[in-house]
Amino acid sequence: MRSVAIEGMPHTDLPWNGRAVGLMDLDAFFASVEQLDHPEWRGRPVIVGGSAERRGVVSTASYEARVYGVHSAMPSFQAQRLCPNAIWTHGHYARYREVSDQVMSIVQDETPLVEQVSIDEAFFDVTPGRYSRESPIDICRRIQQRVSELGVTCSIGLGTNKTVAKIASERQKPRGLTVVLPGTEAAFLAPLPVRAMSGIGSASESHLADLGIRTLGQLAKQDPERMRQIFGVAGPRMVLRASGREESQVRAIDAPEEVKSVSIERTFAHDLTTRDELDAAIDHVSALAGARLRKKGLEGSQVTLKLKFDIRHTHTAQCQLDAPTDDEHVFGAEAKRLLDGLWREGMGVRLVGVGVSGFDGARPKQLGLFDLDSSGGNEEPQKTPKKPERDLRALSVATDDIKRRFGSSVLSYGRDLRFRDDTSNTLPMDGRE
DNA sequence: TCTGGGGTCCTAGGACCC
DNA sequence: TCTGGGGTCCTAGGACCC
Repeated sequence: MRSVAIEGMPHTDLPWNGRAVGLMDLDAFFASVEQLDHPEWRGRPVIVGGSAERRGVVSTASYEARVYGVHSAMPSFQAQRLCPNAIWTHGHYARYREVSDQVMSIVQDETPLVEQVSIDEAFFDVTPGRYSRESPIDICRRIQQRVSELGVTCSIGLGTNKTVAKIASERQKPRGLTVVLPGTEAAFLAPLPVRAMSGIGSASESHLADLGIRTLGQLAKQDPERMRQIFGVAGPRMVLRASGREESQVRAIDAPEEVKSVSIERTFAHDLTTRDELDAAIDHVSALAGARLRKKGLEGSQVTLKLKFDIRHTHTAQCQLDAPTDDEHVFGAEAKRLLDGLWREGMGVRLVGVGVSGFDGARPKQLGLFDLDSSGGNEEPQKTPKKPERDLRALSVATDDIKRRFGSSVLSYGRDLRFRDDTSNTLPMDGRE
């Protein structure tokens, strides 16, 4: 384990008058789990991501692959060129979830106030005296030690607020512990590029550059009101966070966040050009979206169709349904109607997405197998689906069950076959590169 | 061979109502 | 005679996150 790097004053003892917040980030997480599960892959470049032939991108590159310049979000064909000997995998999300849960239990065990922000990241509160009298640094070290016993490693940033902790965690990966002592936040942040702060992406970065603002120190000196005029509500917050004086709380997620939309989108290996192909693609993604809605017990009353014509140009169209539904036969038909407004014969389409939203008031409900009653019994009166739709929904539910029991590739609707979904890259990126 | 997928939040413009 | 203005809802697009 590495030694602790302390930013700011020398480490005498703990002057944490206010708060101590940590951010734990698992190192090259997906790739590390693959190396854990495949001992023969350890020490070798491993890339988790979509295949080059399918216009995929890199989700996570192991540190051995990063040496070659491979990083997450890089197009796979480019990664392949940089590192032709890499071991590729499309990833095993359920397994990553499992390891992540074990890691989060460790953090939770070390301090009760934990805010998980993604599968591989969590904030935690280690303010001395709040839950324990122990030194925050000792707690962080122990978290790192215990996580490493699972076979993966993490980096931790420790500071007086979330922004500082998050940026500190990225200073020394992998296996780093970076501490920013109270009172040194502004000095720590000042020389860093604005892009180092989450919330500032490439668009804001170049907008800020146009204003002559390149570092967090420069950003911290801006007039909040002027920034509000330029960047809207995000403006003043940006200035506050860059100054190191942000006071956002670590908050335990006791109730899972309410889901606001469910969507499925797919990029195709070759652009789709005919109405037939597009209808089939919409049927395909709609069926996947329907299955996910039923799994989550959600019914929505808004449908969104999304088409990407090329890498820069995405268009969406939305419409309102008569009643909330989780049945792809209903919302898929609407999505196909929306196609008329977005697409004309001859236009090439690289991505098709269908989303359902508008769940307000529709509480998740438990569904029995072959349960035909879509009202849940406690909703305001809604239209009873016409008989053919009801039968089709029953078919969808039966299909869900067969897929659950025999694997998702055994069944698909007729012309769906050409869109077999076994190699899509559906994993999140490993941070920003 | 030429850049994913699943989300959230914000904004701007138009429709509509009073 | 001419032409208001605020509030709200809906839609489309974009930025950003991991």
